[in-house]
Amino acid sequence: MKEKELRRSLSVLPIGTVMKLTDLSARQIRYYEQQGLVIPERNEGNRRMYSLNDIDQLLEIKDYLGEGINMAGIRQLYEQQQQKEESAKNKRQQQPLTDADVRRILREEFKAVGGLSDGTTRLSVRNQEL
DNA sequence: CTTCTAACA
DNA sequence: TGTTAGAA
Repeated sequence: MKEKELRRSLSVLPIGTVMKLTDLSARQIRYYEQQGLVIPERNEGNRRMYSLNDIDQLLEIKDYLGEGINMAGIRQLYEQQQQKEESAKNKRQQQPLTDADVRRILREEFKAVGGLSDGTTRLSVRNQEL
């Protein structure tokens, strides 16, 4: 299924369409770009052209922001995500995660999210409960 | 008409 | 983040 990924990577959507699809303002979309997240291609007229992957990316960012994570935090989660994708290529086949593994990973995620929050939002589950 | 950049009563 | 001006 390489064709599918190719289509999702084609940058063919102008910012106006992205605004409707993501329910984000042009200001926000451009600002997130300045922050180093979702850098769209530019057409001949210097206009931003987004791909379907960019749309997903923006929606993901929107979710994180809704959970009280700031852009600096998203950048870090993003870098961690990219590093995990690389390491995943090496560790071809992995053993299924044990119950203890899941709880350990979950604890790390909450610790990271809690530390990156801006303070206006609080997690409903305390780290100790994990 | 749509989008871009830069700036702020 | 919103909004606005001036240019493309």
